[in-house]
Amino acid sequence: VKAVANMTAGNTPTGAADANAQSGETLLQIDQVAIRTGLTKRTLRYYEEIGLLEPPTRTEGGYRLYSEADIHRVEGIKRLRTLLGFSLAEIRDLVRAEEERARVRDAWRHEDDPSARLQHLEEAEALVRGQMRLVEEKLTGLEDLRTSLCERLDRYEALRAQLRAQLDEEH
Amino acid sequence: VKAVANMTAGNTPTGAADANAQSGETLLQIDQVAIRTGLTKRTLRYYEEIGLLEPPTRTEGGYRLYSEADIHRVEGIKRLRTLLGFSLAEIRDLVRAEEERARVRDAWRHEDDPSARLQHLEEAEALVRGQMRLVEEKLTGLEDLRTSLCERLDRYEALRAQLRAQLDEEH
DNA sequence: CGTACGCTAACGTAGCGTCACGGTCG
DNA sequence: CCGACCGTGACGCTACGTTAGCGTAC
Repeated sequence: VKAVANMTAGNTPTGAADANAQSGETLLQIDQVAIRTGLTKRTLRYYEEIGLLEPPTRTEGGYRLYSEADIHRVEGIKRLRTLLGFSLAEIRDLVRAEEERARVRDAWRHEDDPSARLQHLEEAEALVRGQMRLVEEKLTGLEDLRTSLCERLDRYEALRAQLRAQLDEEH
Repeated sequence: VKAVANMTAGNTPTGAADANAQSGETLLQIDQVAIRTGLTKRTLRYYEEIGLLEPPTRTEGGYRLYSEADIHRVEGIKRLRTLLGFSLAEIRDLVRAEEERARVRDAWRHEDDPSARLQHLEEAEALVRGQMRLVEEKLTGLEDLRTSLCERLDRYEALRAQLRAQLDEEH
C-alpha cells in the first residue's frame, strides 16, 4: 500500500547494473503499477516472462520495483494492444526494433555520416507510416460506427416523441 | 471458387425451415465468405459452434451456404471484436439481447401499449449509449496516438532537411 | 479420375485468470 | 506474530491455428 522510495533502510533495491540505484526516483511495487496502468499483476509478470518488459530492479526480499520509465513502457504496450490490437509477438518485435534503432542512432550521433543517417531515418519513417495506416484504418471504422449509432439514437428520439404524443392524446 | 446460385441442378440447398429456399438470392460458400469478411474459415465454423452465428443452410452434400444476411451479421460481429475489443461472450449476449428485443418489438408493433413501448425504447437507448461511450473512448485514444505519430513524422522531416543540407554542403 | 474445396475431430498455441503454497514487510 | 502484500509454479480457459482423414463438386 506504499510507494517505496529508493534507499530506505531494510528495503534497499539490489541489482548489479542498476542505473536507478542512486537516483532519487520513487519506485513502485507491482500492485501500484497494476492499478496505474489498468493491467493486472499477472499480466505484468507475464509480459516480463515473455521478454516484453525487461526485468525491473528487486528488493532484497525479491519484490519487483518499477521505475517511471518501466511504467511508461507498460503504458505504451497497453496502447498498442488495446487500441491497435497488436499481438504480443508483434509488439515485442516493434519494441525490440525501436530499441535497436535507438542504440544505433546513439552510436551514430557521435559519428558523422549524413547519408547513412538519412537512410536510417527513412527506415524509421516507414515504420511510423505503417503504424499511421493502421491507426487511420481503425479511426475511420470507429467514426463510421459512431455515425451509425448517432443515427439510431436520433431515430429513437423521434419514436419517443411520437409515443409521448400518443400518451398525451390518450390522457 | 464459385458463387453458388440457389436451385441449380445438383446443388440444391437443403433444410426444413429455410426462409431463403425460394428467393433468388445468391448464396456463398464458406471460402468466399471468409475472403469477403477477412475472417478465416475456421473462425466462421467456430462462431457457429459457440452459437454466435445461426447455422446457415447446407447443400445436399453438407456444404455451408451463407446468405447476404448471414454475411452482414458476420461483419457486425467482426466490427464489435476488432474495433471495440468485445469478447465473444459479450458479443453473444449483445446479439441475443438485440434479437429478443427485435422479436418483442415485432410482437408489440401490432398491439397498442405506448407506455410499455416507451419503456422498452429507453432500455434500447441505454444500451446504444453504452456502446457510444466505448466508441468515444477508443476514438480519443486513437486520435491522441495519431497526433503523437504526426509529431514524430514532422520531426523526422525536419531532420531529413537538415541532413540533406549537410550532404549538399559536403558536395 | 483427379484436384480443389468442403466436412468433422482433435490437438496445439497465445494471453492471460486462478488457485496453491510459501516468503516478506511493517 | 499477524495480516497484507509479494514470489513462483501449475493448471484452466478462450479464441482461434493447424493437421489429419475423409467426403463432395466439376
